[in-house]
Amino acid sequence: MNPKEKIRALVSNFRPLNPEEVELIVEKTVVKNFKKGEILLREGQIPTKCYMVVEGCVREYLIKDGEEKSTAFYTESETFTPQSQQSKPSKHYWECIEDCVLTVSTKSYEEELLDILPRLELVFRQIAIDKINLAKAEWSEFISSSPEERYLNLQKTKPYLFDRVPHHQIASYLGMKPQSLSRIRKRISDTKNS
Amino acid sequence: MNPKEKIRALVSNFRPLNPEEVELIVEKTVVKNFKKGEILLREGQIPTKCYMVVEGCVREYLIKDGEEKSTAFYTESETFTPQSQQSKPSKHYWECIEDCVLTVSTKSYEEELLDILPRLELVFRQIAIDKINLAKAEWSEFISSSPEERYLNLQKTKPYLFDRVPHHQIASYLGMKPQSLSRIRKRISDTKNS
DNA sequence: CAATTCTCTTGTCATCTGTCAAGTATTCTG
DNA sequence: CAGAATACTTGACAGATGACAAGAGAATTG
Repeated sequence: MNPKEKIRALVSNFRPLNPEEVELIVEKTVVKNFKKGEILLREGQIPTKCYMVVEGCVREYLIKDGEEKSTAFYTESETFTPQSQQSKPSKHYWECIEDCVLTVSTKSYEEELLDILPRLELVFRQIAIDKINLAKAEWSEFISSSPEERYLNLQKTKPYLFDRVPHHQIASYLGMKPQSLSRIRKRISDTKNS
Repeated sequence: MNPKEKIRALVSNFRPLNPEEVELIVEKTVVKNFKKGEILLREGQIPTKCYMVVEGCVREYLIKDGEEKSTAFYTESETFTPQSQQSKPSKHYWECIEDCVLTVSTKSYEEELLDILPRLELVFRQIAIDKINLAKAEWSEFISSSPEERYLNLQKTKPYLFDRVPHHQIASYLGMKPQSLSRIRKRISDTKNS
């Protein structure tokens, strides 16, 4: 499956669009390749672009007390956009942790599309709402779980991350140190094999 | 300040609306009073209404392992809406933990308003985006903090909650037991006074 | 392909949180 | 206003995580 086909498949999931509309978007979509290690956005920079992952994995993190704290991992079909509409400097970094194929979109490109397809407003709103709900569900899960439960939950919901992301980055995403993640994994595998 | 005036002040904050549009919304807004202890939504029920707090405090919580886990507290000017657009049963409860004055809105009311004021779509999208960003910022904060730091942060950002909400509910919101919250508070006040 | 860097694991010890339990203070209700 | 229910604090102990350190293993790079 080449990038265009992948994008078509992803855009088709956006609810109330018909095939012609999907095709229009696919044609106008800008796709770019990025190497592992490339930084799409740094702390303090003003973000202007929106991305969707066609292939690869992007990590979002911030630096606190001199340490990198991962706050999100974006993989195939996930979108990530500037935190604020008001051009505020970013608090976090976006880093490709694999070779990536991403769609890239700007504010003006977005407005251009909206002019042609006003119904996209609905789609964008739906994406926003879905993101809220996802964030909310994850938040509830996180708050009400112990570190070990959080590990088990992530392994259940996104098992592929453990093969693709260095464990110390996953550890900070789970709110713990790499050593703790290592011990939890050992504890669980010990329990299984006894 | 009576409820109508409060609503006018709150709606005026919605960016690209002019005074006439604000007035139209204020007039059409339905306001209701709720007693402390009233449950607006229970787990398993299908949520149909959106609310905005004019006065009072609403707690959102879910039950996990037989315990109530608070996931949000909504106070003056904050909105809360169904998790999903697809009429799924709710996973959480909404409970008035003070006597409340709330604006109540339904899907059909929302559509009616959108017919009259199509530009509201923009406002709704902006609210959704703001909510995402807020949730994201809180998430980053939560992930990268220890329980004690989370307590200090909440006291800095929403100090009023500690006077209005039972501490054991705040404790579960911070991902800890009431005893731990109590100890943290003692530890900090001991340090201050030494 | 060898050396360097990065990553993961393991050990020890101090500290913090969870659990169980009891006692005090506060609020609610008849 | 008195009794009951709820909320908060404190103590002791077990278990888990954080900090520090060292070593094994894997990946990267020149």
